[in-house]
Amino acid sequence: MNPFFQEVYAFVAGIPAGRVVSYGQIARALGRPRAAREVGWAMRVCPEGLPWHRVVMADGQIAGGEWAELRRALLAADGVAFLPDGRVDKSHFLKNEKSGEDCV
DNA sequence: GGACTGACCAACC
DNA sequence: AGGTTGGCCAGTC
Repeated sequence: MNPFFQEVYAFVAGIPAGRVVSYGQIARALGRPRAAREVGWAMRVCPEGLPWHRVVMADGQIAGGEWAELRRALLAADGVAFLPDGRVDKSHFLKNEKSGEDCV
C-alpha cells in the first residue's frame, strides 16, 4: 500500500478518544491538500482496529454513507458531543493534526 | 487502455 | 447565502 494510505491509517489510529478529524485535515497533514477522497478510499477498505468513526466531514457531519448513524453512536461512546444538526462539535476537531495528537 | 466513479473539500458564481 | 464545478488519486468497468 502507498505510504499515504499507511499514514492515513496511522493517523486515524492515533486519534485520541473524544476527538474527530476531517478527511481534508488528514489529507492536508499527509501533504495532499486535495486528496480528501483518497482518505475516503482508505476508510472504505475498513481496516480492523481502526477507529475510523472519528473521521468526519469538514462540516462535522458524519461521513461513511450507510453506517453514518452507527458511527454517531460510536462517537458518542467516545465522549464526542453532537449538535442538534446531527454534526460533531467543532471543539472536538483535532487541532494538532500535524502531530496526530491533541493537547487538551 | 480509457473513462467513470467515489465514505470529500475548497473555490467560484 | 447557497448551489455548482473542479480537483486530487486509486480502484473498478
